[in-house]
Amino acid sequence: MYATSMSRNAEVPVFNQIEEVRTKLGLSRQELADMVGVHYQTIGYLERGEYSPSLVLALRISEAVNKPVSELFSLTDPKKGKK
Amino acid sequence: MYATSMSRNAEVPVFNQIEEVRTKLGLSRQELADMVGVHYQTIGYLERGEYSPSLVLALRISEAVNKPVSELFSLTDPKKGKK
DNA sequence: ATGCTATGTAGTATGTATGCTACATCCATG
DNA sequence: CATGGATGTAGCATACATACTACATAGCAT
Repeated sequence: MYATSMSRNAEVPVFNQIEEVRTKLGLSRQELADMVGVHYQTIGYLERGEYSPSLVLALRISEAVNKPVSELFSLTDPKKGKK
Repeated sequence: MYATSMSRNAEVPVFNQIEEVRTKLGLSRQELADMVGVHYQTIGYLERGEYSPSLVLALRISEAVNKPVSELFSLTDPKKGKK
């Protein structure tokens, strides 16, 4: 069964691995932000899960850190459903 | 060199294969829309490239049609840069 | 011709992703 | 102790993704 109407996201969390990947690469938020062309606070908001990015931004981040989108973002908690 | 400030997307096109994949699956827009929980017009807008989806919606579509995000969406025209 | 389905176009309304500024904290290292 | 870098919190402004309604058109079946 699906939602009959999506009242615009945000109640739908998107889990991401941005912080893990970023720190593994030794990048600051400012540096990653510069690479993808957004404000450094935006990276912070994403890492804290305060909102989920546009697809464009997700693709750019994916490109910047050289990881597929599916490894960076998912609709299910990657820490739980390790299955 | 990177953009010093991204004035919010939309001038950044995102190419997608939604229509191709959807019709190949024999789905109407309405059916795909129901599967991912959005309005059927939203699918139309995406297919016509009138705007690019949120990451959440992209992930849901990807899940619905069982194709990785990278096969459905890209920042570069998949018809041109076949390289 | 009538009806139905799929699609396109147009317009309005709303939430939210993003930009940006400012200030606070923490931790290095001079 | 200062200074600077990285991060967190807070607030405001704006653009865009999405919802929704309505109408038009085209194709296909009856």
